[in-house]
Amino acid sequence: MTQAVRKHSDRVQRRSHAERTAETRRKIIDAVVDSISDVGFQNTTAAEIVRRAGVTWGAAQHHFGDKDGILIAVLEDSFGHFARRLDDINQKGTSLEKRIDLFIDRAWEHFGGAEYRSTFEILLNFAGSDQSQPESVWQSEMSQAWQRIWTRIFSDVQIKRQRARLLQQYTVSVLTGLASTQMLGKANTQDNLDQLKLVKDTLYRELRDQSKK
Amino acid sequence: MTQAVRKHSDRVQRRSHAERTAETRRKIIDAVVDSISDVGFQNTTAAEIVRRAGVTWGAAQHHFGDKDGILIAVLEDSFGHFARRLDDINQKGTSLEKRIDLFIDRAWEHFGGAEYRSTFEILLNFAGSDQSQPESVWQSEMSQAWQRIWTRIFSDVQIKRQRARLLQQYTVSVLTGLASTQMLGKANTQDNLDQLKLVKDTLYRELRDQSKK
DNA sequence: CAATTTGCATTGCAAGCGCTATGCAAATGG
DNA sequence: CCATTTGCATAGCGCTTGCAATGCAAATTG
Repeated sequence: MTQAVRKHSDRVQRRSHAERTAETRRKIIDAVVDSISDVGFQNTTAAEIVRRAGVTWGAAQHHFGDKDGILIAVLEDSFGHFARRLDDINQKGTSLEKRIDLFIDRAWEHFGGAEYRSTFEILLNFAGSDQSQPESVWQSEMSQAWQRIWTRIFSDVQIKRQRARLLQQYTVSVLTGLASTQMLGKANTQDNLDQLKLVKDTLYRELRDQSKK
Repeated sequence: MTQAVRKHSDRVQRRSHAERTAETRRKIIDAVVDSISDVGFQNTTAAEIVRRAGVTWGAAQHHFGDKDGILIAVLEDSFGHFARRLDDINQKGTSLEKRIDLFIDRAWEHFGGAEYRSTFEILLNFAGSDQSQPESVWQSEMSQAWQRIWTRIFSDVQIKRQRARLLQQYTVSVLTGLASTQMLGKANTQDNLDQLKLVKDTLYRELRDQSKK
């Protein structure tokens, strides 16, 4: 009989505050990403977020303060994820062409996903609300991460700083454009791959003559 | 004395209903574009629109029914404007390179402006609200206009239909991406021009070997 | 000219939104 | 074990939003 009692109490798992906090925050942030992707920013109300997260407003309030607090947390999380994704690229001993491939494909994993969409829509909304730091801080941090990875992956390429910057921006524009098309509900995987190939070709052409191979 | 009376009544200008309608609609549509560009979609409330237009809700209600009606009218207007802008391209007797130049620059006039931003944000919101026809109709009409102009301008280019379609899409992606960056408040004219040059180069490279010159 | 139609202004309302405040539950630390 | 802190649920509120309804002004028509 005590064996049966023991088994029952093991089911009520005691969790630390840190664990509970992490899980609740995770649920809320994921709910935002899911909601924006599904019903757009306008319909992603505080009520919708907590409904999707399976918590109540009290929990969100406790952890994030208000709706903007939630949205800012989503940006931070997304940015961190983006940077880690790019940092993971293992280009050791590969050709220039292969490196470009890896770089673009990995970046597209980010731009093509629900996470980027939520980031984009949040930033767009912030830009519309006031021209204050939230968006420019993220933009700047993202650019820095982008450049840092670029410098690492193409360290052997002798190219003017100005030109490198332009190519970085151009790549971001293409990826953002592709993502935008996707957001508007018109997506075709093969089309995306073909377009990615075009930007890869542009990069290859620009960088190959300056590469030590 | 009758001369003075005559002069006075000339100041109260009688306008036809058609004139009044056209002006009121123009004001409201322009107000939407202005508002979205200035404060974003979320803050572009019905109240904000009529305030900027200098009319009252009754006028908007009469002409457009509801807020969605206004937004759809903005899309129609923008699409028409886009098509006319592209139709205006005079490429007679110019080189391939020059034609690409004209095409991209004219298109950027559209994508880089407040009008496209409002279109984009409206479509994005519609996509988030329901996956119904409004956005796919415009997307499709816009693609058709784009292809029609492309075919006219590059009529001498022998290129596979599939490849032409890809290049068209790619161009739209770049332009959309540039526009997005602008929407997020980070714009630099020279950077934009440099990026446009890159896409022009890509087009030129792809099309020149198939051109009769 | 008068009746009718169209254009526009005003008022008020139902619903939704973000979030303050309060209180109970769960975990922590002494 | 108990006091304290942290996590979360609930209730309610003020404000905003979109828009239905009504009535007056301006243009049109016969």
